[in-house]
Amino acid sequence: MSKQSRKALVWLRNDLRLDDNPALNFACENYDEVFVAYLYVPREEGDWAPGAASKWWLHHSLKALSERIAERGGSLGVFSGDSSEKILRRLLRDTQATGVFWNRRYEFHVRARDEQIKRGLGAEGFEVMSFNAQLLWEPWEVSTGEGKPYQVFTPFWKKVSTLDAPSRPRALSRGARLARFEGGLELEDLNLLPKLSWASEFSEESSPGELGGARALQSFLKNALLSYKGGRDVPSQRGTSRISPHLHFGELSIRKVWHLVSDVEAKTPAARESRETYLKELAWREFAYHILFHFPETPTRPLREAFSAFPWRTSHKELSAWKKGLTGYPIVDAGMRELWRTGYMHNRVRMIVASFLVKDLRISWLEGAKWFWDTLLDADLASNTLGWQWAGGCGADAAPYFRVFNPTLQGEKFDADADYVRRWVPELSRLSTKWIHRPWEAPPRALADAGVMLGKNYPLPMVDHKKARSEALAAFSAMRGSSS
DNA sequence: TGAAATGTTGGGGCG
DNA sequence: ACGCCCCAACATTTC
Repeated sequence: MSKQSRKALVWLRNDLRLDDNPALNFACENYDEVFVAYLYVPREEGDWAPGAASKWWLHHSLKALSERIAERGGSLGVFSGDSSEKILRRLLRDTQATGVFWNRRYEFHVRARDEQIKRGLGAEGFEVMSFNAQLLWEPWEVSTGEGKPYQVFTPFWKKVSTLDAPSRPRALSRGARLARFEGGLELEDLNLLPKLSWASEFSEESSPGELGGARALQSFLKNALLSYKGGRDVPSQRGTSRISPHLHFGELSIRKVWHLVSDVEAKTPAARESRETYLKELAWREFAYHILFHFPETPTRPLREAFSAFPWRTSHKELSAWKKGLTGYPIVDAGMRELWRTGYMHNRVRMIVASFLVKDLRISWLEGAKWFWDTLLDADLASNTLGWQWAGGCGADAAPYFRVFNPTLQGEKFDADADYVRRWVPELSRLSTKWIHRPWEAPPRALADAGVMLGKNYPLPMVDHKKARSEALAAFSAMRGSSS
């Protein structure tokens, strides 16, 4: 009697890769035929359905993945609807699969959904298993001596440093063949690409997909890792890894990144320090997931309860000027325009523009988080939430509220030759380096020679930083007064 | 992963 | 030679 072919379904989500994909490895090792599906169900993501930039990336990532799967003789099944569970049930019926496997996600709504599906299908006799493809350490595996989650990065870092190193990545076995899916959608049917030409320049800086991720990582390891500590702060240079979207969509395995970085030979103390600093940044990402998992309401609510009473201002006009890069502070405007044009912003500049929104304009960090969510190709709920609550002073291990960035000084310090501002704010490009970060103080002659007409072709500062800073500090102490 | 305000120190100009 | 003042440079405190 011939044994019946055992069929499995692998449900891909933010793990759009074939390499070091635990769910896929498991299915291929234990089943004869493996179907691979992607389900696009934005309404199950709570308030955080993919933003416009994320959708652009997702489209291209799925396309790249389809090609990878085709090389293995299969096809990626793409489906859409209003319930992942309904779609999965249909696929299990159509394919006759008896096992379904996926890699875990950590957002609150998604976890609730996944657990329900796991219970339901498990009770009906399907083999259902989830795996870790996204993190070095599961959020529930890291806790303080008292068994509580961490809220401060440094002790979190110390703790994970004592844990076992993350396991080595495992490639998909050479011979693994994937099955052909019938009846899926065309990628175009998901309507992920923007109607306007907004995203036309994205592909100049970004190449979604597993191979694009591997290239970005290799280039970073070769060119920038060992000078990361200083290089990461200069926005005009390629001193950062720029792998964040690849990590978000799981095109790159975090375990692989960790081990490749750790294995780079660093000959000088400075090089070793750079390597360590980068590993620490990877641990910040873990910390963000740790916080998101243990404090699932933080995407919309401050972790530090007192901040619920903070007197945020509401101004559509000012928020809009910030989004457009028309604040009158060159480094802020450069960052916001880089974001709009490329779907990316250098991390140093992210901190500067965030501080400006939250402290100088006193507009809620949540408005900033929403804008980044819609416009960043690497938008990630854990990192975005941690970053914005850090900037707002209301989150885990946040900057104290009185730590206010001075956009002029930040520009002069980290964009000293103004290459970054000249690139993204071309109307200031002919202004001398001496004045370019503070055009409102430039002598009229210098402005005229550079063709800058403040208030006409480049705005005057929308707020006076010195005044805005002291008002922010006053609002902060008012909040503390009212809550204590 | 700040910046401003305030305090301290020490060298040099000068009477 | 000495004390005084100025102020840059650095350190510390405060927001």
